[in-house]
Amino acid sequence: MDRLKILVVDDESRMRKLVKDFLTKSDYEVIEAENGARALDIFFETKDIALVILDVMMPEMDGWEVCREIREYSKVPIVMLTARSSEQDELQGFDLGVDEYISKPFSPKILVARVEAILRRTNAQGDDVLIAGDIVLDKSAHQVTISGTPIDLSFKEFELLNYFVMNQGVALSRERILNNVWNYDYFGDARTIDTHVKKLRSKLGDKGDYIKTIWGMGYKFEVPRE
Amino acid sequence: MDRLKILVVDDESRMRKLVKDFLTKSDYEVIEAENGARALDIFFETKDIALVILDVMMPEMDGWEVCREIREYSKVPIVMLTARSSEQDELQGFDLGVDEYISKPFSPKILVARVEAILRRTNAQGDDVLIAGDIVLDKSAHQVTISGTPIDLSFKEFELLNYFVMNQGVALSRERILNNVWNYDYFGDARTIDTHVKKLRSKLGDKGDYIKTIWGMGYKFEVPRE
DNA sequence: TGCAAATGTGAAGACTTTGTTACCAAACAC
DNA sequence: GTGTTTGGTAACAAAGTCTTCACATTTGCA
Repeated sequence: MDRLKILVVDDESRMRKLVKDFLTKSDYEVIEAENGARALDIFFETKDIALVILDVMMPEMDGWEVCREIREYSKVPIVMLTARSSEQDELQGFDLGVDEYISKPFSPKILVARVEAILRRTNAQGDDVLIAGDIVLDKSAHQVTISGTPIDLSFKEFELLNYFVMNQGVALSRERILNNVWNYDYFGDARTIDTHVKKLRSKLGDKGDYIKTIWGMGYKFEVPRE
Repeated sequence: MDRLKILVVDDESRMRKLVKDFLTKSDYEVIEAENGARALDIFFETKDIALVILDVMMPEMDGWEVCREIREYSKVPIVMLTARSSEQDELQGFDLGVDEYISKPFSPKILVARVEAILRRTNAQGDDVLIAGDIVLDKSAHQVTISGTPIDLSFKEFELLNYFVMNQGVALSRERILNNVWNYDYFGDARTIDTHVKKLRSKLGDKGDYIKTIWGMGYKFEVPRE
């Protein structure tokens, strides 16, 4: 197993070094970034970053901004480092999808413990099951069953259905679907969604009706009322 | 709007606290129960419990049993927490009317996201829903209902109604409507509004009267006083 | 009342969006 | 390497929507 990559973003080099030393000792690979813009560059260029540690207080682009940008395209766990732990900050971070929140000064041991806890639960993640009417979607087994009988879906089809089921009853524009199911750097034709929707519908059989077309807008997944 | 109540049932107090903390931050009211019997007592004594989170593995009365008892009388959404999801478990839960499974260990963020997704679709709350008399306009679902029955609107019709409802009681000139509902670069005939208003009125049935003509000026959307 | 202007109405066709199929390139397994 | 699967693209067909136009009707006003 390769070492997991952790991106540490802080404008103070002293702080970066501190964090890096302890994480390296715990056998993680640490990548440093000295400001927000640099962090985003590195994040989107590097594959498989397992976790991001972000300082809130940074000149130019602060931690919240970096967090928001990353969250636009990725669900990577994010830990925020902040000077004061006001409740305000916590709430803001929580809205942005921050996973953990550590206030300075902190003991490096605690930092490492938190990081390990997060990686444990995000990596061991997965036996989750989503249910939508007769459709059962098992994310860990990467398998879908309709009324008990399993059906074969390709990777993209599965991802698409997963996104639909997670957003039942919500009208989804093609743009939104592209941003969430496809990689952030995909700039192809949005019509490719149509093709996948078509295949999904046919594979879902009767249940293909669950995917409704909203003309001029996009698609909506909805389980009909009984 | 009152905070929604969520019942968390788990024999481990540490787990209850974890879940409670995150849900409380997301502005839910959390009620704890340390075993199945207590959970049932609380559930049937307390009004308006919006969702139940159930641990499967509990001494004495397990999660399935609690689920079955609740389902006997209520359709409240139920989320099960399982150690691992064997196929057996899935099927059992599926028959019992479980809405979702989350397996331990889980990221609290994911738990909250799932809870919100379920509540959104069962309660239609937290979405931007506009209400005007008997007309309910759900912007996120892109759907309109009149006295509970959904009606089909085209894209432009929906946008137009949305604009009307957002500006209840305000006399709107055609020019203003064009500028807000149509793209700014639209230079067609303003009479096209009339056609859409006509279609909207007919689709709204009795409620078409809500759209009043202001002669020489434009239109006004108004819900009549009772 | 009669007239001009504004609005209501219905239908046609131009236009946009979506469904569908076929095909190619890349990834993958063997 | 070959053969298979998958994802993306293009092209055409089908469906749905928007706009326009003509004409009917209503309104305000002299």
